[in-house]
Amino acid sequence: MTLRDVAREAGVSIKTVSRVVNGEREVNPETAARVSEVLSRLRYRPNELARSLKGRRSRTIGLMIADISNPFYSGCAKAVEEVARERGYAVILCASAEDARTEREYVDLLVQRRVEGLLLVPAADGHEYLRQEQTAGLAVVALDRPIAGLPTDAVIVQNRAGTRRAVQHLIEHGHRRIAFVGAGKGLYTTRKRLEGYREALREAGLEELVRLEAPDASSAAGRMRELLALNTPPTAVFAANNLITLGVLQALERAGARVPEDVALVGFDDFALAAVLRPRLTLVRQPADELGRRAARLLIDRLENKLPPTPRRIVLPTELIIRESCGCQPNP
Amino acid sequence: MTLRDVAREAGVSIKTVSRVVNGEREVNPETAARVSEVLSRLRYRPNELARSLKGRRSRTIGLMIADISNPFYSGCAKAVEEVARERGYAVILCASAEDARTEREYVDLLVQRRVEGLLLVPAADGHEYLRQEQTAGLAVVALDRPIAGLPTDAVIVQNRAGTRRAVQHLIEHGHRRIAFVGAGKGLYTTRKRLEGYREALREAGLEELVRLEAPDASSAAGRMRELLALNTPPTAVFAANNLITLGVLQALERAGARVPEDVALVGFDDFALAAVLRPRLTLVRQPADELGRRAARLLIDRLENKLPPTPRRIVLPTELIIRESCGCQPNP
DNA sequence: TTGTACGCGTTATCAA
DNA sequence: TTGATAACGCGTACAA
Repeated sequence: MTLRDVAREAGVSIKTVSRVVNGEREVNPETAARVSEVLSRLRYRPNELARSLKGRRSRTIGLMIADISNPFYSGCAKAVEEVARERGYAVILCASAEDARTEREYVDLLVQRRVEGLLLVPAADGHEYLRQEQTAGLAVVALDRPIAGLPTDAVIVQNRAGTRRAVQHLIEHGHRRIAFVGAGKGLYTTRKRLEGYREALREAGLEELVRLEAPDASSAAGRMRELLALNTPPTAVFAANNLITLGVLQALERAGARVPEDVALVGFDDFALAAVLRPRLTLVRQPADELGRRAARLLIDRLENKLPPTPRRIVLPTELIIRESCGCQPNP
Repeated sequence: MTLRDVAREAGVSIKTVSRVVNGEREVNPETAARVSEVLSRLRYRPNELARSLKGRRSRTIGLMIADISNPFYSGCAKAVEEVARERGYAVILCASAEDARTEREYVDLLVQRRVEGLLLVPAADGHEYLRQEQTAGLAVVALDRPIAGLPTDAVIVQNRAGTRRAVQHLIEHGHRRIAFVGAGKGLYTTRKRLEGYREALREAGLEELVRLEAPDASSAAGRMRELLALNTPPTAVFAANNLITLGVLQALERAGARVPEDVALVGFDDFALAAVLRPRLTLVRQPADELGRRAARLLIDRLENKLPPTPRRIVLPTELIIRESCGCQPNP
């Protein structure tokens, strides 16, 4: 069903049908009625591909995350999808698995499909190629992490301050030997959280104890085992993301260490079951949904020229959710 | 950068460039080399919109689920995305929130964008409209639930048998009063799981105790509270999905009921933290990733005419993962 | 108020 | 082996 089919059936020109479809004024009510009737009878639906080809607006955006099965990203994705739907945009889902090459291939695919914008959780590094896409007209909004060396809009959270507060809390509990388990220096979020950790330790005159290279739960468990095997193992641990929190937890349990009595634990990124686990986990909450929502709005506003041209950086607050794994009393 | 630009720069015709881009044989190696050089120098990338408009192949599919933040769906989505990427398809992410109208609007959006196929977790009912889309050429594969009244490919799991086995396990533990908490009769999966529950009870000559209307964790908690308030409350509960499992668990805890001593619990749909919770949860595992993978492959094979025309139904096995919440001994 | 003609970027046809 | 030209379905400029 094309405009032509409808036009023939209704005995008018293509353009007249087009006018009716797009609700333009200048059309005789009677003609409009007749055309409308045919339109719905033939179940005409505009070909958005053709529209985009003509008008340079695909009303489609790309969402690039590392792994949709990670609840943090799926929380973002959910919010992105909602905003996009409300505003009439389609979202193409891309998962980079933190791999720069996959990411780049996906960007290619998106550009070829002429998406108008990209919501990107950038994989480790090498985003120079994005600059070209940007100058070629692709709107880019960084999500969760800014893009190194590339000025774009970005929506991130208070990584440093949030972590610092959390580690201070452990110090307030009297811990003097506090470890940090993080994903890897390549990640912006890890670096920032590490900064916060260091600040808190320095303020208290404590020595740092850092283990990186924990990209997933099982390697995090490995790092934790290493820490426990030390001559003077830590009495508290800060886990730099949700996967690491789980890995650390499992390692502690396997080792028979009680939380928080033997080793206290605080982590970054709250998740649904954190309040159901025993002990309840004390975590730094970052608002995944708000992150996704703000980023999507920012991107679409950008696409619709509702924003001044200078890149905007939005930093959302984090909050320390105090439960029990830090050593605080169980809340009745 | 269009074919025309490249053609001009290389001093050949558009069609010749097109041939080179598409790797067609009949082109002089020298010309091809020259064109290739210009192609990469100008960073030409084909406009897939134009291609699709011409060739009727958008290499794009839609994925409609209820809620991407539910780990079951995000597990499916992850696998779908992987398969699609491998095979060169883009995935448009749609979340229906189990709402028939939202679903329908989304299908409209997808059709207008000329997606070739749809991977659908159908919301409650009213899918007659899909028949038209289907005859108009849209390939549809049902995911997790078949589509009532519409013959399509479908990839589902053993809901009935899996539940029956799980309930039998509770019976083997000596329970005589076993409740079922489910989402709603409108859902195929709820109905099938309810069937399995009933079969197991009937075989054992037990009376059923069913609570539905638990679309989310907090309403499931409500249903569980009702059950606990009964004169003779159940000694065991079957929770029909992951959200319900959590709701039930929370209600039990709030009520101070120990699991499994006071009330045993088995649920449908395993999740990452089930083995970390105390007690460890005994659950019917359904392979979300395999579900997504098989469905995506089925759809794409269908699109590429690699399948006989009759709709195919794939039923994946479920597995009872026995941990502790059923009353079995902790595994060291 | 309505219609004609062109162009978006591509592939397909057919002639050179 | 190459190229001119016509589609694909739509919107836009301009006429009628």
